[in-house]
Amino acid sequence: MGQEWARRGLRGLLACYMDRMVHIISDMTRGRPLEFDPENAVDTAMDVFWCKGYEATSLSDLLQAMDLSKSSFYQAFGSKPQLFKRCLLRYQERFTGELGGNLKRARSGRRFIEDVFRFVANTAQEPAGAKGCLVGNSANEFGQRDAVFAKPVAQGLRGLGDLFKAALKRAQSEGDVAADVDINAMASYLVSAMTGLRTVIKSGLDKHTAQSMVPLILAAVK
Amino acid sequence: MGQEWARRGLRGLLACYMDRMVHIISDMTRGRPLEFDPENAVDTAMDVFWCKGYEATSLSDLLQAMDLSKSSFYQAFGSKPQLFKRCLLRYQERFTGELGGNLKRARSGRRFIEDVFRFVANTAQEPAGAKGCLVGNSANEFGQRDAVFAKPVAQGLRGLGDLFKAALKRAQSEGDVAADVDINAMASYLVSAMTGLRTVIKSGLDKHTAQSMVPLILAAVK
DNA sequence: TCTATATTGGACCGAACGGTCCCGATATAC
DNA sequence: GTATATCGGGACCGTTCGGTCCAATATAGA
Repeated sequence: MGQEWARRGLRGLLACYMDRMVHIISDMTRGRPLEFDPENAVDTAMDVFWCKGYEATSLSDLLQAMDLSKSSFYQAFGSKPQLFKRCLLRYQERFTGELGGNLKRARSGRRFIEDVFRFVANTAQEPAGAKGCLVGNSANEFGQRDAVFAKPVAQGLRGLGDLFKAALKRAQSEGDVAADVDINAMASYLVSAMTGLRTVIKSGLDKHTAQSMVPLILAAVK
Repeated sequence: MGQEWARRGLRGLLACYMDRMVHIISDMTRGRPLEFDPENAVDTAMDVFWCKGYEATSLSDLLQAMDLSKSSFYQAFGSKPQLFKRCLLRYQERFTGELGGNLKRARSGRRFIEDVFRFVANTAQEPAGAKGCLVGNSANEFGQRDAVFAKPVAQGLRGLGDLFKAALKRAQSEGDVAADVDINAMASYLVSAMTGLRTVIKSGLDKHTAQSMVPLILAAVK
């Protein structure tokens, strides 16, 4: 953004934000109000991307699910990739927020980790399980191929890793994890185990087997 | 196939195979010979699907990579989904074959499992790692959504699981794995761990971390 | 050399893609 | 009442999609 400033000056810089400013100010002044709740619409779109993946989701899929006309869609969200990026960020902030709360309330760091895996294992052979994880799905769909989406995806994985890291540190202080273990490596391991678990569940693993995998996954956490 | 027989009679049944028969026989008699090696072409296509996924791979991507005209493509392979299915099966038979050989030659069942994970961890930050696993990628792309591909994908996962199961049984007989462990659950765990590892590597995990994850994954195998 | 057969490149197909634009109708704030 | 903004709807854009078809060509056997 600094280079923008240098190249275009204050006037140019402000121009970059013109659309957004107009939008915000107009909301406060006059005009017909939106008939839909944008946040709600993003949630709906997120769910569609979550179930079908980015490429396989067509514009008409989105319009139908969000119950929007094409014009309203483009007016409100710009484009399909922009909306997807927004969905990714929303997904991440929501789930890291929720899990962060869980960690705070958990009886112990170790127990938090157990509960997360147990919860996911219980989604086997249920609708929630068939969706997988939006970040994991996207990581698989794009790899490092698409530069635009690679960043938010990597950020999502990192967010989960940081959460596990915090839980492991707490577990360490609580004596459930040895003091000399490599927390970073173990957090990465848990992220990997989680994405693996969600993948096999997504492709139809039965619930009993999924549940019996949890203690094996946790065998490394000690 | 039995119902085909009943409904259409011998003549009808044979008609089902007419295309294939004509094709095979004509190969042995006369006509202009193929200018490309079909097996080779399938390998090339497999690589494209492997790198980009099914949906993101367009027909022209395939034609360009395989160096084929559209007519030759459809003449030889029928359609895009048919070719993909063929690639999936080929991938599976090749890799289960290769890994099966490795297992036979391995010093021990446990050692075989270690080597497989170490090998995959070493693909981090290398081209081979960025591709992931064709079966795993497909599992993620389709879930149970697409009935046509769900079967070969599930078969691929099962193939890997069977391999791990064989290795675990051998490890059991060699005293590296306790006699009372649930081999099925542990094999599923290893499949899950493998797909997870390949996913995080695919999305850019550094090699050092990947390697340090291997002992954690193997902590459960005992 | 002639004939039967297969492969070849390229023209062509309808459909769907993401996206833009304009419309008349409508709802709000001043 | 007027200015402003969103609304649904539809026409339209160029591109790409997967897929079909055909005339030209290359080959093997008679």
